[in-house]
Amino acid sequence: MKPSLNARGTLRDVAKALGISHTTVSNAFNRPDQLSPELREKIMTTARAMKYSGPNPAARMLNTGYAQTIAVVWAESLRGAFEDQAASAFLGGVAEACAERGLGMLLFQVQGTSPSIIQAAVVDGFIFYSVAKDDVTFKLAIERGLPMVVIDRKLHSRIPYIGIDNRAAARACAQHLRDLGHERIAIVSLKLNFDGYRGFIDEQRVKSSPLDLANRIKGYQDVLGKGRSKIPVRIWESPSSSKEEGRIAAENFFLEDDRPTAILAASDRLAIGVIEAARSHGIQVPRDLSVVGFDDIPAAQVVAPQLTTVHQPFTEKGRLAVSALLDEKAPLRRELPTRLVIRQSTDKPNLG
Amino acid sequence: MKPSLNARGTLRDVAKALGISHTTVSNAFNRPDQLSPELREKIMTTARAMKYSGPNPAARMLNTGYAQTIAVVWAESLRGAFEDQAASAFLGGVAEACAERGLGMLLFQVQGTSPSIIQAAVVDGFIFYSVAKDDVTFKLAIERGLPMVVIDRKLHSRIPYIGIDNRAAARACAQHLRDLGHERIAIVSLKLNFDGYRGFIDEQRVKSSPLDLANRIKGYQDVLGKGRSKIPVRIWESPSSSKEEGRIAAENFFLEDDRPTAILAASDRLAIGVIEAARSHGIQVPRDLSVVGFDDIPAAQVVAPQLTTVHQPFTEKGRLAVSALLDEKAPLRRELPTRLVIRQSTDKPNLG
DNA sequence: CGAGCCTTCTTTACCGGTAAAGGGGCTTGA
DNA sequence: TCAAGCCCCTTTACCGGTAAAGAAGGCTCG
Repeated sequence: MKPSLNARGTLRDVAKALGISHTTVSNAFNRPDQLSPELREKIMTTARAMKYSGPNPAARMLNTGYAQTIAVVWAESLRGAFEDQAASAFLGGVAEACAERGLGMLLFQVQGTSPSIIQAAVVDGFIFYSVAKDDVTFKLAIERGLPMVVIDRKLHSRIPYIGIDNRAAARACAQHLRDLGHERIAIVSLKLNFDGYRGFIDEQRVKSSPLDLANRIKGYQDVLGKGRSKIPVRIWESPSSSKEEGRIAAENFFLEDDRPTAILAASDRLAIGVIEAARSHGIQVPRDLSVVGFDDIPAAQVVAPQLTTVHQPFTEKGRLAVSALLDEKAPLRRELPTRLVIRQSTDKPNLG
Repeated sequence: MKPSLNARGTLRDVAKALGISHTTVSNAFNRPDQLSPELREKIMTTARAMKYSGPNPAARMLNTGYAQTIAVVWAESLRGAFEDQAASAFLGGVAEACAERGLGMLLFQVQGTSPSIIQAAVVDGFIFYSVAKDDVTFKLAIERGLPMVVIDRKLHSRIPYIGIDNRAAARACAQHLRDLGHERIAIVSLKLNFDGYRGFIDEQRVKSSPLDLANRIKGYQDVLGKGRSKIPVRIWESPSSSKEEGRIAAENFFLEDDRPTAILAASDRLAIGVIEAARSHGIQVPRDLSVVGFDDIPAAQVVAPQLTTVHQPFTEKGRLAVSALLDEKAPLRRELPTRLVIRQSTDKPNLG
C-alpha cells in the first residue's frame, strides 16, 4: 500500500492556489462563521477541484487530542467473537452507542498480535473484554493513561467495571432444577484458568480460579451443596464456549453409570451442544434430561427444545461500556440485572 | 472525556530529562540499532519512570502516513450486523486477516451517523459492505483517495469488488426443488430497493433493482420460468433479513388457496422464519413444505429441520477483502465459489 | 600515520494541521 | 468626530513526532 494520504495535496496547497492564508482554509472546513460565505464557497470549490478532501485526520488529532474513536480490545480470537452470539450482541451494543455519538469503533485482537498495537492505536479510550489481569495489553493500555473500562472482570479498583452478578444468576438456575425435583445434576463449566484444560475438575479448581466466570459455578454450588440433601455434583470444564465443547462434555457425562437427570451449562453454546449430544444418544430433552444454559443468546430460542437459560443484557452492557468510558459521572462499577427464562429444555426428572 | 493524550509528557520531555536529543529518544523506540544498548536502556527506564508510554500514534502517523488500521463501513445498523451471523462471519474474516497483519479494524456505521466520520477516520483504507452507489459515505471515501474494496456490489469499475455469483447459486436452489418435483414454488426476496417496501412484487421490480441481491431472484426465475412448464411464481419482498420478516412472508403465502409446496428464501434468516411460521400452522417441513435458504449461517444447522441452503464463504470473503485492499497484485474483481448444501428442509412434494 | 569508515549521537527540516493573537477597514454610537 | 467594536483574514506558534544529513570520536587497515 502506498502512502496515499498526502497524494492529494494539503490545506496549504489549497491556500496557495487561492493566494490566501492556510488558516482561512482550515476555518472554511472547521469554523464557517469565521469567514465570509463567498470566500468559503470559493475555497470549497477549489478544494474539490484540487481533490482535497478535507483536513488530514492525523494532523487534526495531533492538535485537538481527540481521535473520535474508541477501541475494543478482545482477549481471544475476534473471529470467535463474531461467531459467538453473546459476544456479538455485546459488540453490537458498543457499535450502537458509538454510532449515536459519532464515534468510530476500533477492534483489536490481543491473541496472536503484537501488543504494540495498543500503543499505536489512535483512540480516546479502551474497552477491555475478558482479558487477564496480567495481560501485557492491559498493562500497556494503563500506561497510556487513556480512559478504560473492563467488562466482566474486576481487574483494577480504579478502572470502571461492568458485569453481571454471575453467582446470583447461577443460583437461580440451580434452584430451578432443584424445584423441579432433580437430584442428579452435572455442571459444564467454561474455562476457569488459562491452561486450556479440558476434563473433570474438583471444587478446588473452582475456588482458585482467577476468573469471574467461576462465580457461575460457585452459584450452582451454593444451591446444590446445601439444604436437606447435599447433592454431589460432577463438574466438567470446557476450555471454550462452543457447541462442540458442550457435546464433548455431555458425552463424558453420558458414559457414567448414574447419568445425571439435569445439566447446568455455563453458556448457551455449551448447552446447545449438550442437547445435540443427547439427541444423538437417543436421550430426550427435557424428558430424560433437563438442560439449562446461560446468556440467552438468540439461538436459545431456535434450538429444539427451546432453551431454559439466564438472560443477560449483552447489548445494554455494550452501550453502558461506552457510557462508562466517556461520561464523567458514570459509576465506577456496575452490575446489570439478569433473569431466568424458563423455556422447554427443563422439566421434572423422569424417574420411571 | 479530558484530553489525556499528552497528560504524560512527550518524547522531548524525556530527552530533556536526560539531556539528550529528542531524536535519540525516538530512535530508542523505533530503531534500537541506532544507539548504544546502554543509552537505550537508560532512556527506556526514564521513560517508564516519567510514565511516557511511547510515541504518540497520531504524530507518528502524520509522519509515516500509515495508520495501521483499516475501516469497515457498514451501510445499515451495525447492531443488526452483529445479530446477523452472515454479516458476523464476514466481519470475523476481516478481523482475522487484520490481526494477522497487525492491523486494527475500525468499524463505522453509516446509518444515523454523520458522514464526516469518513473524512475523519484515521485509516489506511476502506472496506464497504452493502452500501448504495449514491451513498454519501462512499463518495466521501472516494474523495479521500485511499484504497477501497466493495463487497457484494459492483459499485465502481476501478474499485476492487468481492462477491459471489448470486445468480448461479440461486439457480442451483431452484433446480434442486424442481428436481424434487415441486411445481408450486414461492420466493421470499430480500430488499430490492431502498424504499422499505414489504409485500408481493412483480417481475418488473426485480428487473429494475439496483442491488446485486436481485440476482438471487433472477437466478430462481431462470430455472422456474423455463423448461417444459413455466411455473408461475409468487414473490414476496422483505425489507430486511430476519426471522420475523420470514415469518410474515410465510404467513402471506399460507393464506393463499394454492399454498406453495416449496419456498425459496433469499437468506437463511428468512428461511428460518418461514420454518417457524410453518410449524405454528401445523405445516410440516419438509413433508408439507420444502424450504431452501441462502448463506449457510451456523443457525442453518441448528434449526429443526436442518436447512437446505447455499453455502457461501463469508469468512473467506472478509479475509480476501483485506487482501484486496492491501496487496497490490490482488485481482480487481473476484467472485467466490458457493455450493448447495442439501439438508433436511427439502423433500419431494407431498401431493397426497 | 593518515584516509576512510563505522558507531553514536545531534541538527535541522519537515509532516498537516489547529489555536490564539494581531491587524486593517468599516460600522456604530455618544 | 473619534474611540470602540466587529468582521475577516493573516501571522505566528505550536501539536509530537520522523527522517535525512551532519558531526565527533574511535577503529581498521594499507
